[in-house]
Amino acid sequence: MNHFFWPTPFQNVKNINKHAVLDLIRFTPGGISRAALALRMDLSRAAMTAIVNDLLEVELVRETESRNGQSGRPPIILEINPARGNVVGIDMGATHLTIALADFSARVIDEIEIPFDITQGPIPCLAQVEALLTELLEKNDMRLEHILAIGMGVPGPIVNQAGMVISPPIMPGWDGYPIRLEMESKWNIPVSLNNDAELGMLGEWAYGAGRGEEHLAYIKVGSGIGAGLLLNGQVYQGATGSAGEIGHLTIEENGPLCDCGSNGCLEALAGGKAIARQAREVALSSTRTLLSSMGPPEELTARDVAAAARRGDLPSQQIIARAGSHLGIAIAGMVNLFNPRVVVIGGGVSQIGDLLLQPIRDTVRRRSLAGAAQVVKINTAILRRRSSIMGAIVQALSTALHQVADKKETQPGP
Amino acid sequence: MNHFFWPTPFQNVKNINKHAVLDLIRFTPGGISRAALALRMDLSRAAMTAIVNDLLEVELVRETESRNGQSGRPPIILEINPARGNVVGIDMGATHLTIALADFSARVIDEIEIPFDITQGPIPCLAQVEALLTELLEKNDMRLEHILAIGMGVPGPIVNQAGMVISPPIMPGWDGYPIRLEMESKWNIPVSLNNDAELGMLGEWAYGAGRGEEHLAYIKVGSGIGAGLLLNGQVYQGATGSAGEIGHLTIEENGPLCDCGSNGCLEALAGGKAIARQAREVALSSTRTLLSSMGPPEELTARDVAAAARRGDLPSQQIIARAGSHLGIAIAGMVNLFNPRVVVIGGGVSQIGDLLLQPIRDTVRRRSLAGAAQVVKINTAILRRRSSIMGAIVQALSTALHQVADKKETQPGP
DNA sequence: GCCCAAATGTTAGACTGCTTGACAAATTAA
DNA sequence: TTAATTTGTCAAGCAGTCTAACATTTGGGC
Repeated sequence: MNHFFWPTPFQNVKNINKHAVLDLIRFTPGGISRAALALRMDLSRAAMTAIVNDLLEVELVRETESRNGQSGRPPIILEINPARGNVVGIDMGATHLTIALADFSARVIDEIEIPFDITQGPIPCLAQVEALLTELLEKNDMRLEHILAIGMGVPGPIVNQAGMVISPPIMPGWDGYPIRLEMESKWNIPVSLNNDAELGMLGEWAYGAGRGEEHLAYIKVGSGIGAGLLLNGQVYQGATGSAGEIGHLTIEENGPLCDCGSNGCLEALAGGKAIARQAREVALSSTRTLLSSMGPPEELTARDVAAAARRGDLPSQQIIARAGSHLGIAIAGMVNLFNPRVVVIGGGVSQIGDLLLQPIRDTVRRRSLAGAAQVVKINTAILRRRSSIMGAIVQALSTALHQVADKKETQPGP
Repeated sequence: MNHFFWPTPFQNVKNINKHAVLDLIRFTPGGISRAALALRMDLSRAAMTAIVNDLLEVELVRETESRNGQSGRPPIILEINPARGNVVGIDMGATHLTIALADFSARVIDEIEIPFDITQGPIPCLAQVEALLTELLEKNDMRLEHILAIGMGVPGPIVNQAGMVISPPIMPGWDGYPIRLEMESKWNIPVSLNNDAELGMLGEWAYGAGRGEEHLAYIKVGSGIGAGLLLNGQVYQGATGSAGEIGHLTIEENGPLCDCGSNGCLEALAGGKAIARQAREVALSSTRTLLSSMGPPEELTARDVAAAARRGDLPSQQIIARAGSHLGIAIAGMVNLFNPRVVVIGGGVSQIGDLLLQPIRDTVRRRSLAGAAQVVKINTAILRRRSSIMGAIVQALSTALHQVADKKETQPGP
């Protein structure tokens, strides 16, 4: 059924089973025993003993006791050894910068967030990132040498290994700058760079509303709109890394002009910016709305609209319902194309809650085919604004853990 | 980068490399040498010798000479042994039934096509399939025992291993009928069942306009519209097998009613049926068009519109251009979401050619983001109406070849 | 024609990771 | 206490791959 046509058999990875076991341990909440691992991976218990011994030897994994009601010898539960090392996750948004320090079991030790302006371009922005990283480390009595990997998210598509973004409307001045290479050579730590929606998906997949799913979409509705996709259990980035650009689906052929140059894109109808614009228009043309009493119209934000709507303001509720319905059309299209099991709605605008979610669900149910519509669950992000940063930590840990797991191979020991 | 989170390590396959080599041989036009295989798979030449010996032993592969201008010992080229066996491909369309007999190198030996009506339901339709299969075999002096596998396509989403379709608007009466199981138990031959657009994609991927691509979409534009997807080099079927339903993307929020119950679906605007409907409207309301002189308006088809357009009829050209533009909006959406390298346009309506293709290309270029739009190539199907049947043969061969390759394992020999 | 460089394919021995089958260990049920 | 059950480990053997050496077959330079 699910066969691979162009096989790249074992990539550059030596012992694929060891790494698979490692991932299985780290993504099983509450840990897992050798016997259960053997069953899950379709290997013998003896083989699993050998693999786990390798992981114990490099102290990646630790054993804990357990008392399960079953008859028979109780299993020894294995889990990632949190104290084995630390990683850092960085979430670079359009208007904020978040940076978090985590242990090997992905528990966040400390987190700092500051306002930020990505349009300043790479040099000043990355300097700011470095300053904040230094602050975080000093605050926690750590040095860069203690960090084994860094995961970072940016709000644009990453097109190559060097970590360049291509013509991102939201990131002027960044075009062609080798973000990943620069950071890696500056800090001498492995850096993995991903699109922020991709990381949001990963975060929700690992610890949130899409836990363990194999077909998952995460829609980040902020000032812009983007999606991160997990298909057949793999992160999907497309031929050139720019998959998931749901924000530029055409919803109204002759709709408002979008930043991307096209007309009637979802982003121009339902993004945070679009919601704020509609709020301004309403505030200027009518006084029968709370929006006209929330300060100068030109400073209204999507957050204001949400607040007014929750307080019963009808025009605000209509703006949100319309945005939800437009989002629903795009998501219905995505459901028809991808047939995912779960769609997670995240990003700032998703904090509006049911006022936005209900029209999305209604529209998707009406506008996607039965087979796909019946199975798809549409939920808000459990990790809320922290989806992306958790995804960045997941990526950093993927690098760090597997690098440590390979240690035994590369260093033959005494 | 492209790591798998929930690994099912070696599935039920014993020797994954042998099967990978087999696929590499069969999809490399002109054959491939042991040395090239070793390079491609990142194995040693010694290992490749052993693997190839296994394949030679069961006569799946044969050796041919070669004279390449290179210095050094000339390679022995390996290719599939066509005489090792036969398979059958079946393409069940809404209005036609095609059935083809092929050898192990996918060369078509004979092919029969008859008019057909899928709305009659499973019992009479499958009886017709059986009759046609018998006819094909008798005509070629073969018996069912000589056929090692059958691949079959149906115009609806397949939701489980039993081969059931779910509420397909185009296939009334088939809902819940276990097509694959029925045929397999009746004929006692492995049958693989797929959606016809999926098979079209496979056909074009193997022998057509998407040869060897890893990110490929095939759009079948017939009376209905569907898509088959190859993502990360894997056939993508979604969580429940109903991925690729591009025909029901909403293009005009308040557009014409679609068979699926929604409004303004692509299919209701640009499918063959929709084109015919628009032709009727034009023919009835105006006499300044060739369409009104092509027989009774209620019998006009998309084919008539294409013919009139080619003869310079402006209203017909407008109908086609509008359909192309609507298709373009949907395909642009798909390009934004999937970022494929190639989009292949197939199905009956695609035979219209550049008149349809040009507006598609223009619209996609305008309505998809730069990163994805710059790399995507949009082409018509090279195999034309035979994409799906070739895909069915590809699937049948996947079953047959790999089954023969496992023969050595299961039958220890004398 | 002769020798060498270059590439392909094969062989032998070693190594790695897995399986099987037996067994020890730790618990519950009777 | 004994039996049943489940987990984890050990030893022997096997399968698939690697390395290193070698045979084979061509082209090119002399």
